Amino acid sequence: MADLQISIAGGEGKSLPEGCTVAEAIKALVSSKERKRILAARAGDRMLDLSETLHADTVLEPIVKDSPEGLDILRHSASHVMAQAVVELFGPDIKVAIGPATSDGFYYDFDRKEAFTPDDFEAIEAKVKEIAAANLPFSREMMPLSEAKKYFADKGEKYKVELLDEITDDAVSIYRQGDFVDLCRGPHISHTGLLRAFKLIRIAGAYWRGDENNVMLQRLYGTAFFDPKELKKYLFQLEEAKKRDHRKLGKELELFTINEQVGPGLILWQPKGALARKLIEDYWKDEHYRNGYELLYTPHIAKRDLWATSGHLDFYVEDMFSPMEIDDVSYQLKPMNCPFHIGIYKSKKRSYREFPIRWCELGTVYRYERTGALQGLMRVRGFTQDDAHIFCLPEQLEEEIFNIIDLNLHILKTFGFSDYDVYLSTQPEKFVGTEDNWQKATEALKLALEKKGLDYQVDPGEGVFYGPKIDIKIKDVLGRSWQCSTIQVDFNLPERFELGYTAEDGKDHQPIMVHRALMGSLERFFGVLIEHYAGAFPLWMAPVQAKVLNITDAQLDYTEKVFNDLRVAGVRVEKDTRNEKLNYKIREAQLAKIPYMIIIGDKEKDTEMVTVRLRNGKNLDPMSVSDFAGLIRKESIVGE
RNA sequence: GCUCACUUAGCUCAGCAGGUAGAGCACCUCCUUGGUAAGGAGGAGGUCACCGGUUCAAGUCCGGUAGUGAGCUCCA
Repeated sequence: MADLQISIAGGEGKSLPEGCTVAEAIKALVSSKERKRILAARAGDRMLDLSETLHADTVLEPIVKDSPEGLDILRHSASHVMAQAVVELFGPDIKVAIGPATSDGFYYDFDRKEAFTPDDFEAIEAKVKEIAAANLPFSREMMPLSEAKKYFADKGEKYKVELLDEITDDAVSIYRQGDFVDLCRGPHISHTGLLRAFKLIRIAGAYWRGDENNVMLQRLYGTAFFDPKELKKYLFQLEEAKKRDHRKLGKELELFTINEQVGPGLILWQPKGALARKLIEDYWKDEHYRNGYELLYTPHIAKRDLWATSGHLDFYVEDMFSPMEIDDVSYQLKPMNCPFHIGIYKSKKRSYREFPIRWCELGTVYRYERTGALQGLMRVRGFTQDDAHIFCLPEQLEEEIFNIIDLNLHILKTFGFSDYDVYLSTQPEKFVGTEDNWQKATEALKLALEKKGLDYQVDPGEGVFYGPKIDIKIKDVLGRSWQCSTIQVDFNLPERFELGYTAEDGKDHQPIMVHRALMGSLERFFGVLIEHYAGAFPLWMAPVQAKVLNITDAQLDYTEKVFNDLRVAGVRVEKDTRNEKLNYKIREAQLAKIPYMIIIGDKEKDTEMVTVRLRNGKNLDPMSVSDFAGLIRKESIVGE
């Protein structure tokens, strides 16, 4: 038998007999200490688990436990173990579908008549533990395609057969642990004993292959880690996220409400939420004026004909609310602001000398969302975009994009987001405009990103039909990412509305149009802010900055005076002069996440000072009312 | 929209085998005037989401509608 030349990437090679396993190769090439961490290996673009045999010269790149791939392998294996547990517990009538790893765990889809209940979780978890304790090896075997089809067909595993029908290889790999056999590409952990930290998370419906025309399967979500401590940390994070849920905090802090009678997906901003929003909007407007934008206001409905011209009736009608008849003319609620801005563009003849035109609007739009998609502030039917449209010359595009990104990141940073992922989406299959324009615009986006020194991922073919775009997904304090900002070049609307400007040559040309939203939707962004700050907003956007608390009625007069002085000084202040104990008042103010509590007792009254308690429980030294107002003023400067 | 679950006082929830509703907090009144996360007593508040059915009797069982949640799908 011929020997193979096997090596570890970046290390020395050895001659090993053909047909040796990856495990044997690693044993020969890696120190025993290192070896323990290795789960599998990458060879070219394939991932091999330890049981695979080698039949050619190979360079192996070990995949270790504490790598993202390592975790994926564990979780993928965990999904198999869970499937085994489910089949063993609930019988062979259950059909198994697919069970991949996801970004924070894994799932497995089952076809079962009876619904799984949370009570089943314990039984499944216990069974998984049992299987893990049995240290069953995961064994891989190759099976000719036809044989595999017959095998799974005999078992009644119709979903597996369906998957096999689409495979064109001669043979497929089958994984077996105990009596459980699954069609699977692998790789897997070597034995179930490595599954030491496992948790079922939830159950939900999911269509077979994500297609709503297919049957609904039952999806069991779980997660797994190598280290039980990591699992504990993850579960703690889930709890933390629950505590920060903007729907819960929105109710507790009286920020917004949704009223069934008003309608689902329609947000009612309560006074505290409205005030926070006003502060956000003021900041946003100031920042835009400073960056050369002009503010617009436009209406909420327009004639249906406008939406025909814009192409929304061709491409977006499913997301729009039904038309309404007004004086025998059909009108429709706006899902976007762009056609209105174009209306303003067309209000007079434009010259290249005006460019770049930068128009912004906090424009409220209405989009039909399926009921199942609605979620708190994050997904609604009426929302306000921090929209802007830029009309410019082709040669101005790159700089405009650069400026937008600059402003974008600056504003995000002010709100406490400095961690984000940037995506560049390029030309899709179906598109308008010329290849040449697409290419140039994409290049301009790319150059702007690079000039800004941003790392980005390219999403090939993911652009909108009318132009390439940049999306920025921000990461909140828990590391969850949210799509907010989007910057889109548009070749479509200038064409459809026959936009023009007089160029230097005296002739009419078509301007480049850019759409962009930085916060995306005020509603969603506010939701993200609530969760990011857990409701404890920074001083500049806290609806209530300070609350004055008296200790007894003896200080009522002075308390009123402090309250009024602060209000006159521009502090957003409340007072609590109820006949309650200080502890009680502090507790309430604390739960309301008010940044500063002003304590007024006899001491303060006599010395005309105030004692300041912070949200974190600490106290500041006594100070005068004007000093406190000055402190608030100083700390409230946005973006400093 | 689809699947599953849920919907009881302003809020968070009890109400287990069908016999016409409870708690805590909040609210109101009174007592208490107390320095850094809940002082005490009393009171008011619900056609048990809505509509229909089964039953002598329905918050409780069945069906439908609406809303909410977890997903699927979609996206700001």
